[in-house]
Amino acid sequence: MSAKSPDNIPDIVIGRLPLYLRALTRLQQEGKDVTSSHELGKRLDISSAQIRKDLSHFGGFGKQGTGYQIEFLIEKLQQVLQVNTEWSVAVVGAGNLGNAIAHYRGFHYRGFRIACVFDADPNKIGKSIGDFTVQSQETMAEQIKEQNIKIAMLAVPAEYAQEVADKLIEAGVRAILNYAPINIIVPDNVQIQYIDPVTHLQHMTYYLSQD
Amino acid sequence: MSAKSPDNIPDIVIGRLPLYLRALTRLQQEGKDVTSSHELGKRLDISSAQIRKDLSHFGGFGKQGTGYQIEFLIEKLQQVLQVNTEWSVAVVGAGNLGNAIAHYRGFHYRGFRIACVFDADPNKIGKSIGDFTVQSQETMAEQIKEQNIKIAMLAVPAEYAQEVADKLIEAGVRAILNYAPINIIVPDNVQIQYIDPVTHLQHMTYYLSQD
DNA sequence: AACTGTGAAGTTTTTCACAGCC
DNA sequence: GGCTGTGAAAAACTTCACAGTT
Repeated sequence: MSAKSPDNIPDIVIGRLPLYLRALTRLQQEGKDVTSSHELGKRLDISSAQIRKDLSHFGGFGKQGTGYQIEFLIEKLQQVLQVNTEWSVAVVGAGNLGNAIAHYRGFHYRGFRIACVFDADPNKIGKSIGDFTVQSQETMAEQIKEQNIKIAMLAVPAEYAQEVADKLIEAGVRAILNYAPINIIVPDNVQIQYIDPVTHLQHMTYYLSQD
Repeated sequence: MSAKSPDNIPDIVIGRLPLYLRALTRLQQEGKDVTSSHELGKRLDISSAQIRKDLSHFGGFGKQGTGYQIEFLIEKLQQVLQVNTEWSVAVVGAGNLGNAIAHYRGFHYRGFRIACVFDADPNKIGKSIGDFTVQSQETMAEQIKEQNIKIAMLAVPAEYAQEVADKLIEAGVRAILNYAPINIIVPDNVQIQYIDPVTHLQHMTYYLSQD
């Protein structure tokens, strides 16, 4: 699915780094300075060996006998993931979901900043959503090029997701987080990830015993 | 040989079934009656061999030379995932996110029904969100027991996620979809899944070239 | 004593390739 | 021709276990 990393680091490893980063930030907020693969693993329900192995792909970040300096490791992971600077993100779709995304305060300290919100519905254009004014999808390509936006969050109805994605990619977007419950097809040089709560719920119901 | 015992089927296989189900439903909406592992795989960017292997865990659902009857396969997957009947789901947290979840129309046809919405904030209790009236977290345990709710979606601030999860589990919830960007610890007999858009974004930025 | 980093071993997951069927 | 289902092979991933460092 995802393109191979330049250094042949498995994609599955890359996928865990954000979890490590999240847990480390939490540990830091709790006032800790140092942690270990064991402590992190316990929090994340991941084996300590796995964490050490994953981190070792990027260099020796820890100290034998001591563990990992949390601040240092956070910095390193941010560098690896390229979230040490802030990415501008476009939100497409100003319904209930787009609204929730645009209001969410959790992007900033993790490397992202909502830059603009678009919708196709003339009734929504010009309305305010949080700090943003909803803009027409007709000005979308222009805006994305001008602001050099590489990332978009897609919160439009499933039937429009593919065509809107095509437009975004044409305008220069290289990573799409798709909230519509539909698979979309993108070129190899474009990243795509999905968020669909129902797939998670259905995964869990497999293991539930009916009453 | 009919369906095998569910116990030794890899979790990673179970995780793909909802994706197959979603794509099949889409194909059906497009008017198709029959599909093949190849067609499905193309849509999902999964190899056809993988799809055949996954489905074969549950019995022979296809016909050689022909492919899979879409309607039949949907029915079978719904049975396997136990989403052929409707599960009641509690939403906890009535902020922007809880609001978007409560308004979302996409649960019904996929096996779920929002049954109630809770919040701890006295200012929100009694307010309407879509078809629901926000209820106090003090009546939550009671409601969950009464309505025999087994699934909850957690959309509260990270610092409350663990304690609210504990309460839910105590009241009988056995599956939690956690939207708070924090790992929570649950007993072995409770399912937990996470939705955190930032982890997906950070995963993708690894592969982006900075300009 | 506590911990990392890492080859080697072990396990899981994916792909291959083809018999059998439509 | 096209397709599934499946053992066998290959690849990917995780865990083990311990040398080496603080």
